[in-house]
Amino acid sequence: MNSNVETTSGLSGTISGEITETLRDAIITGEFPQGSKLSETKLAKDLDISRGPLREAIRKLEGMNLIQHIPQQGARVVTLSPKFVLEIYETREALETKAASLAALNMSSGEIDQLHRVIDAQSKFMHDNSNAHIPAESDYVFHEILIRGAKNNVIKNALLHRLYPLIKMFRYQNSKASNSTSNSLLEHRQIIYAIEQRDPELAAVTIKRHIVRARNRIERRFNENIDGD
Amino acid sequence: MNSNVETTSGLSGTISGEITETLRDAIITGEFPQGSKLSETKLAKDLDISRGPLREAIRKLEGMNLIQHIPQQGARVVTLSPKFVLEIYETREALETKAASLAALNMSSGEIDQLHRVIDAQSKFMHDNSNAHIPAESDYVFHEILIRGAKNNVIKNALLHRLYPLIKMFRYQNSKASNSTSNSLLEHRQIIYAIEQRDPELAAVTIKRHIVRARNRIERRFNENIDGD
DNA sequence: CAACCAAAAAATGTTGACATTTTTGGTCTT
DNA sequence: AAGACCAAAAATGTCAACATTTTTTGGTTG
Repeated sequence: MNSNVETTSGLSGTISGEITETLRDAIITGEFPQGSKLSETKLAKDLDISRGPLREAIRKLEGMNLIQHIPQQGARVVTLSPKFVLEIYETREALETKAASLAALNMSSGEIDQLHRVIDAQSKFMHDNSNAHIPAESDYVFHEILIRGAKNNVIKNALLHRLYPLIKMFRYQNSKASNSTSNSLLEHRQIIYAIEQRDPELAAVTIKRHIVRARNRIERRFNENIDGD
Repeated sequence: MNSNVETTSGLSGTISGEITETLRDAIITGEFPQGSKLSETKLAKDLDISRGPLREAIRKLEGMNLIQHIPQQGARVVTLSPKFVLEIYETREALETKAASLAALNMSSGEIDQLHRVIDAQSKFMHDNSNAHIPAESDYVFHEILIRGAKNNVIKNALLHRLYPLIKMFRYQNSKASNSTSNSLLEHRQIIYAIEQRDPELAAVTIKRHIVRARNRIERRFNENIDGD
């Protein structure tokens, strides 16, 4: 199974944890299609494990919002309907805006340096490739540093464990809907500026605009695919 | 086991679901103390079930943030440290502020009527009892209607499934730290007003102040218990 | 030919036993 | 007496079989 989406998670050590990561990546990449059923018997056979750990993995993935489980009926991969995706981005807007204002207050100078290193790399990449798109992975790294810098574990877990998997899934399976436009680098610079100024309000409005713009691009694309095409 | 905290959940039908609700209520009420270990063998014996469904229930409770599970070490009830509680309220502020502004846009008039009925009942209660405190249950109902009115399932699940259980747990075990002051009724009226005006910004600032005040009361209480006492 | 019912097949839910790891308790050494 | 070490006990992780529910299938009937 393809598993180069994200390997950084502390779920290993047990079969249940390993399987969780395997399935997570398979869902994010679309190897298991949206809405498809995850048959316990079949999966257990394919992965060569018993159903016990598999069921626990499914419960964990349910906690990540990647799977919907209905008693006596089984588990299905979530379906990223337009409505659902827009709801995800509204939630992200609420949480990450708060995270940014907290980051402006709580980030260490070391963490700010990390942010600089990331956008310097992004800048170099775009210059070298004269490419309008920042690599998705690099964009995640930027936002993850910012989220961790807020020093609020509840917000961090909500974003990194329950929302970003869905966002990664959407982006991976809709590569054209990439969040990384040519504006992203500039917007990232503005966010860093606000944090360096230790200005929580500025950080909030800046990142809010960043996320709302991404949401609006996605919404526009959805609408195009309805009337036009 | 005491279980009059909340009985409305669609988890029944399976042993795993029943046990989840039982344990959830036992954790919220403090029957299982914060930080205490939930021994699978002992619990399975006490509840007279096998460890399979119990383990699944523990996974679900982990998804509700009520339990922390460490591989090879077992599950423990979360500890509501002051830092953790304040983080919970910061997260609630972010999510419920967005929920309120969405509710101002999306709530049906029927739902607004429901809000009115709840605060009318609260008003009658306070008048009859000349009591400074709205019952916690009634306060939850108000906020739950508002959250559902936002018509955003991601925010709804984050708040009702992952954050409110923790808030209920904190309030139940710190009854003096009740959120319901004499101001709460007035603040609830202001929130309804903003929603009736279909004014998302006003709804946002109003509920934000409501939640930040609650947070500040809690923070003050924490500080009192450190220096003073 | 479609609708319906019943038996069979398959899937999910549950259980008890086994495997492996962690914790406990006591002994021995320094 | 304190600490290291080892064996026993207990706990968590895993498995395979059993129970119950749902889905499928195939045949009958209107």
